[in-house]
Amino acid sequence: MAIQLYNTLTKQKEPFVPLEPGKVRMYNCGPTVYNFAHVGNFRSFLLADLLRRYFDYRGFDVRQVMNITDVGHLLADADAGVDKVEEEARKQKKDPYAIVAFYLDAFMRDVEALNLRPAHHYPRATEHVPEMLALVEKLLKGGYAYVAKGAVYFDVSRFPAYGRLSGNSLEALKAGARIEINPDKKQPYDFALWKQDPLHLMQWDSPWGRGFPGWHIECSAMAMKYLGESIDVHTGGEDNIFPHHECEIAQSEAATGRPFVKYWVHTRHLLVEGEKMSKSVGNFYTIRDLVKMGYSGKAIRYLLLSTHYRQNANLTFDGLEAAKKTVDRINAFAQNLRDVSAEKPNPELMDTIKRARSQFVESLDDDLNVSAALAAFFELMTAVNRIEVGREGAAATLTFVDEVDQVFGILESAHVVLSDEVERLIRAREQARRDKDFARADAIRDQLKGMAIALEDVPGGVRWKKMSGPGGGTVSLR
RNA sequence: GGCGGCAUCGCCAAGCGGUAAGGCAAGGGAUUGCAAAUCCCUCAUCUCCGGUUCAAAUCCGGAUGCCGCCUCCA
Repeated sequence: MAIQLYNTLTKQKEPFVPLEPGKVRMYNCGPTVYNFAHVGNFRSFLLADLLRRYFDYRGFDVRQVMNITDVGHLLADADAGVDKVEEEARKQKKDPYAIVAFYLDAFMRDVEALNLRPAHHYPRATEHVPEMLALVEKLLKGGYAYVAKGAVYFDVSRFPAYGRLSGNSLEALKAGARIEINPDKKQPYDFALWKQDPLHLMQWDSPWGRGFPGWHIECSAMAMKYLGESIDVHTGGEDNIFPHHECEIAQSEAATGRPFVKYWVHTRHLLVEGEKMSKSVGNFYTIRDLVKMGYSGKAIRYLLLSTHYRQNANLTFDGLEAAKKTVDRINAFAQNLRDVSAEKPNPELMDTIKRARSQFVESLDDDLNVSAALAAFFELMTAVNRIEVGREGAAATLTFVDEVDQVFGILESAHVVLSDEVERLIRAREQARRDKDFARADAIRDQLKGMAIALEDVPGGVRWKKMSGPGGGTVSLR
């Protein structure tokens, strides 16, 4: 049974057949580093990560590239265009490259906080201008683009398949046009490959004068440089379908004469408390905002991942609370298994695990049906908790737990060191319990709870857990 | 105006023609010095109105509500 993915290009689920057997070449539309990426951005990056992890899990040799847009884009094709990076740079009176460096660093920290597997390359637009220029020249040579007043435009009329990805036709685009008239263009929907604007701070030399690249060209140039002329999977948010990805296809295929992307995978948008996220509504959150409020990266990750990627997701604080508890529960489950030492045969357990595993894989194979996959895992958890597992059974279960975590990435590290203070308190409470001084024992337990350490009395000792939060972990002590 | 998507328990969320998975929350019970963790039990007929079918949350038509794209947005 092969993996099935919904392909925006064909508007249906298709079996995933890579261009080269056993290998996956994947390109993800990454962040524009003129500001902090917000949770909505990360929903898209999380889908990319989920795909990456699942391909890894299923044994593919994956090559993943995520671009870093550090050039910014034009406001419009009009000369009054404002580059976002530059706007922010002017505001902060800093060098645009310093702004970019700052937010790129912030992005990489968020990537780490959310436990994303690092892509193999994070190419930056500013470092690939020569590749973009080469691509533009190729398009000009092929008659797919034209020069007008120092700018280069892609001639959409030369690429009949334009509109196939987004479901637009040129006629429909004309009919519903909200396009500003630019007299330099042959057609209003022709798009810029190279632009000029003396006001821009970031400029490069080109055969058509000093200027800067159009928005779409960077992805084509970088995808082809790192992954080749045809790639397997290209991801992005649904808002990128048109015009960005539509234009990427046109540029790339016009230049190479080959299909650019086999599977286009798009994430639907994330709402916050049922509303579109926006700064004016005040429901605009970055990852660090949520972490500051006490939600761990794993909890945020779980919540964002638990809604199917082609469904509008809703980020709520109720949801974050629930996610936090669920992640804690899964971690506790794993930890309890690590503690098992008794010898006890569990003849039926192996079968149960086997069934859970096949349901897990079958669900994810079906266009990443995360909810169904998780349901299989939760049912296994209950089944295991119901019986007394021995060492062997625990080990087999942990192997599966580890597989689940390879895909979901929500397990905390098993190694957390207690402070001397906490260890002292735990011992003091144990003594109080032995002395039947329960008032004192309970007081210490409350005190530890305030320090995010939860205690569980188990036969023969006490077990402690770090409650989830920034850097939370789960460990036990007997 | 053009194109597209969604509507399932208090909250989150599967299901894609054969009689409603799972998580969180809630209630009852077991266990516990008390807790916690864990286990057992309880907890929806799928926005509305028509239609197709032996059979519909699932297909068709309509209504209502919400969301996205139409050249800076994941």
